[in-house]
Amino acid sequence: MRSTISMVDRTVKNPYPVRMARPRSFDEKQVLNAVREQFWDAGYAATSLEDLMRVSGLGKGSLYAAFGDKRQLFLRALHSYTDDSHGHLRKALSEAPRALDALRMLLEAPIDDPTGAGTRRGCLMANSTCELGNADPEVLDHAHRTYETSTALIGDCVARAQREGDLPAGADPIALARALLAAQQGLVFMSRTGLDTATLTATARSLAAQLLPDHSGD
Amino acid sequence: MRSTISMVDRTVKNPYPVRMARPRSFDEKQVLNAVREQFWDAGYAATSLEDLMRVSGLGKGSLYAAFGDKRQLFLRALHSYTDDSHGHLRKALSEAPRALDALRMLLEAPIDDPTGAGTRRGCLMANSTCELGNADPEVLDHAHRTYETSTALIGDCVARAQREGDLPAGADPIALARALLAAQQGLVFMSRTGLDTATLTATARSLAAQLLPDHSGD
DNA sequence: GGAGTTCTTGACCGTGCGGTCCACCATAAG
DNA sequence: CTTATGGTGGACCGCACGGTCAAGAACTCC
Repeated sequence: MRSTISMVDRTVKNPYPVRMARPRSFDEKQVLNAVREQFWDAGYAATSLEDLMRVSGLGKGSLYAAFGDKRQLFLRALHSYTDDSHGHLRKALSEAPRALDALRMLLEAPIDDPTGAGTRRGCLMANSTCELGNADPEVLDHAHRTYETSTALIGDCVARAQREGDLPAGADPIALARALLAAQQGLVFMSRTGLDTATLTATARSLAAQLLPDHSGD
Repeated sequence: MRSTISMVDRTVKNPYPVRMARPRSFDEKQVLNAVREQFWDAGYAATSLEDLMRVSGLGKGSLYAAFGDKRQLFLRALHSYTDDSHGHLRKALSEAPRALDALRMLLEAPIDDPTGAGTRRGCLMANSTCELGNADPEVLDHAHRTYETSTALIGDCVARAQREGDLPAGADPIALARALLAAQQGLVFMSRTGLDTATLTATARSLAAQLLPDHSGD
């Protein structure tokens, strides 16, 4: 029942790839990216395992062995999405020469066409919340924490803009951050309905102008 | 092959309920309401025919005979939703003593708990767009037209507020309407993530204050 | 090379789905 | 009452889905 001869100490000497054997023929990150795109395009329910196999190039067995069932795979993809989003957000907010510019970009950037498809398919996190929020508490909870993190990041940037004299110093940074986030989500959503880019851009500028009034002259 | 004796002229004399026979045992409107609630709670894909039978109290045959397949039933429910929404919007915007109050309510009202559940389940039109927008052009198109109508209604109200001296006269009513609609959608969406009501209300007030500055003193 | 282990492939399974159909019912007209 | 007609309910169907499994391939270590 206990140690059947060998297969024992190996975990001690080389715990991670216990014995190695056949290596994986795929890159987990790439698979996760492909799967994420698929979920993003079609949503959770409308994505079948066959779709996931197609876009990942893996068989069912490999997918299940590596990620568990469909839901877990989806959650992994969702987490990778929010992680990346926060990475980009952090970068954009910190690298901008002036914090105010970064905040304005927050509203206008989603309109631009980075990959050609633009924001026509919206935000994966938002889509997932809409589709699964009522049914899957874990998705809802993740959404909640994600938006809290975003709020904090934006709040920091607002505070910086205040220190740089570009925004009124009196306002609560977090409150403004929430307003900006709501405005951005609203814009991304309206883009989903097929509103033309010009109108969308104009609306973004209008919101930016009213939520982020130029204060540099003070 | 042609006229088998009777069954002929009846359509001429009484074309609508041709022969009447057994009348329907359900009210189409009530069924549509029940079905709409179900789709609203669970989304399109996550709602099974069994769910629809349960909430409507009808058998499959009756549902299919009356509404066609699941998708058509959904579209009917969606249209009834947007029709009602526009009705409420029209009423709220026209009945308010001052247009500015109505516009503020636009942002703050969704937070209040009208039915107890509040906006935790969001807006059916928005949810549907997120879930089906990429796959069903008809849903997308309906979303587009719906938001255009909403924009027009809100734009009218903005114009009225301008005439009443509560908003700066120079601004484009439609542009402000779009900004307000985006802000509202963003708020409703953030409410879906489980943000507490107090924070939500504060954000709504903050947005209202910045997008609808008090101009009555001018 | 042999042994051991993991990864891969794809056939297979049970289930629950959307959708169809038909026997039965309730009603209106004659 | 009889007859025609549309409504009703549920049995039934085929299918595609998510998920399992076993046999073989690929690799490391000895």
